[in-house]
Amino acid sequence: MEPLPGSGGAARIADVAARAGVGVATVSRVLNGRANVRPATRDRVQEAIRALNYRPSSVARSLSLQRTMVVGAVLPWFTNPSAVQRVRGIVEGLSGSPYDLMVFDVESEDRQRRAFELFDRGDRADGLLVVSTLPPDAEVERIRSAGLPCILVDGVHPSLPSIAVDDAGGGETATRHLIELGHRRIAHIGDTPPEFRFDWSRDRTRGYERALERVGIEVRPEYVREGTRLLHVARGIATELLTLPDRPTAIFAASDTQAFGTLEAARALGIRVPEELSVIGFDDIEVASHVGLTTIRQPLFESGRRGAELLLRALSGRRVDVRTELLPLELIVRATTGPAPRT
Amino acid sequence: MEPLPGSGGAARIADVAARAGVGVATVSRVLNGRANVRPATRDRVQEAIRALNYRPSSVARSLSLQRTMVVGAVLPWFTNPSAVQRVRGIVEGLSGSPYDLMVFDVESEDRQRRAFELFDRGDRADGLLVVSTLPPDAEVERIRSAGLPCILVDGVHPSLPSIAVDDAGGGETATRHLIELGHRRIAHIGDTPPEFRFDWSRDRTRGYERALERVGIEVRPEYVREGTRLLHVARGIATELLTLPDRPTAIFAASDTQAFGTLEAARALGIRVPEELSVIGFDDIEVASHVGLTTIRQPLFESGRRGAELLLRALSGRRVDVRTELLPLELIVRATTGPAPRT
DNA sequence: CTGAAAGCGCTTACAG
DNA sequence: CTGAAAGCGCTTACAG
Repeated sequence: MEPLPGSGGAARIADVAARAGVGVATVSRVLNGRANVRPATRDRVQEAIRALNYRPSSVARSLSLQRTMVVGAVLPWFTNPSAVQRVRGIVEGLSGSPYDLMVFDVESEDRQRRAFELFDRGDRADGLLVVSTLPPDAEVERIRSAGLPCILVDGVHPSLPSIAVDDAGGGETATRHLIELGHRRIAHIGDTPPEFRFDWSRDRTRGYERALERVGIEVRPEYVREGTRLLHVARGIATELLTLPDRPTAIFAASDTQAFGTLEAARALGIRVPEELSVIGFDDIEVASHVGLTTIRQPLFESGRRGAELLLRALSGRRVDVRTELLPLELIVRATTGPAPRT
Repeated sequence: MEPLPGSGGAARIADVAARAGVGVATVSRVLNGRANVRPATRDRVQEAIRALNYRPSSVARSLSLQRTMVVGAVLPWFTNPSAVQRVRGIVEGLSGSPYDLMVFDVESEDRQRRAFELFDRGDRADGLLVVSTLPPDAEVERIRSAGLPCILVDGVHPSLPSIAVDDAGGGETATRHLIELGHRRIAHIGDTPPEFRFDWSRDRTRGYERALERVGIEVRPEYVREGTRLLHVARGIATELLTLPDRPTAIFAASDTQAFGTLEAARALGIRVPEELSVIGFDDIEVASHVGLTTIRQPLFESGRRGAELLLRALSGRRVDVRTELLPLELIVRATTGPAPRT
């Protein structure tokens, strides 16, 4: 009811103690639900807490306890529609635990550096989930020496536990699907990973090449392009591919977003899908099903959930092996792939 | 080169001081780039920092300085495709400032409560951006008494500065567009806001009603539905509307996501857009242009950028008025609206 | 230019 | 059951 002490800031534990006529230790006990406090005392303290609208400083608490009860997630989620699903999985995996999640976006190398500066000492968060990006070796070293549990999701590092998929295998499956439909002129739009990012796309490209080689189809350099994951960039690349003298009858895009760009390019050129052109993506993000896109589904939600699970395991002091856990990929055939046109 | 002291944790300032043969105050001075340190001493300290791979504890720093150099953003971004654009704007607005951004997702009331518990004392973040959600009055009170600068984006509260749009006006513009195309049977799919969320959609509904009333079209209760923002929910509602005996020739959806659900329902029913049905959304999220959706554009990116700008202003101690800054809305006519079918 | 000491707001042995 | 005191790892007057 009465105004807060010193209009300045929030009440501190000492204010509560003073008002309740007890020591700070007792207030702390009440705050933390310890049993050994006389009911009458407890009541008085709680009354003071209410009157002062008191809430303990989590920073002071963190410093004293040497833990924060928050888990940090570092990921490039702006440019990554699949990131949202992954974070959903993380939230799901963390639900029921006492940990809160704070997300830090890393779009540029500079932002990535700052993210790790913030987290790697382990005093902002008790554990770290690094998603779709790869920490520099120096950071990994610091994280380890700080004893900060860290799990990689959608990335691989020799000294960190990780959740990933077999990208090369997925790329191969996608390409084989096209081959089985009778396609021979199959192009590929890869994804340029930024320096600091895990190099998954190149693996998908490797799978593409492998599939072609297996059946003796020559890999034509003019059919293999690469660009950032942005839709309009992919549209530009697809337009080039589709105006080639000997244009491909099928395109494997390294991500659904790029597949959408490819579909737009085809539409703009009046090329019918799948009659004249088959398109397959990778990821199976939410909109893929609405658009009827054939794609390679990777368990995005599950990757986050499982990452959180491993992190909680590590946080509870149990052992987590430094190994890569591979999640299954699945070919989802929808409306954008069909038999190769007869020439 | 040598192993860290006590394999346990990271080096502390005292370890650095010891190794450099100076006091901790001197290390602190070097750390913070103060001028008054003898070059030779500085070098020795820096050498020790490097050798120990030392990084100061930001928690200890925060407690001592009473500020964190981080800005918190609280928003329901999983279910909100427009949230990503807004956060991009925030990041842009913060770039060049010394503040880092941490994002906290609030999908449920429980998560919202925890978010505010984490932030409202002002010791996790120096400032708060609350986006597309409304803090309970008790929280607003605590935030104010903690002296924590807080800006609302896409929400309005009597005692907080805010950035918003004229939702009723936007709803009216959308509906008037349909009226001007000759539509009379115009339905509306509203968005059920969770308890804790800003009630923007109802305003859009109000604008819809106002537009109809202005031209003397009766508001038919069976034409006004409401559901959560999920695409498949909107699809269900649209299916009901489109199978009504006297089905509407136009639908105004309170968000682009719901407009997409409406488009899917129409496609499934074999109803051609825009020949037989006009659809208009709200937001102009990224995919809207790819799909050719007519919509009311609101400056998502700009709302975040401007919110960050106001927050920085407040953080620098300058005055920020408690008022709502309205951002402009714009009708974007694309391919999903057309003249009403002749009956 | 530099160091010893107090203080930021908590928690937790330790001693009553 | 309860309080005085030390400690978490920094910063910053204050005194040399």
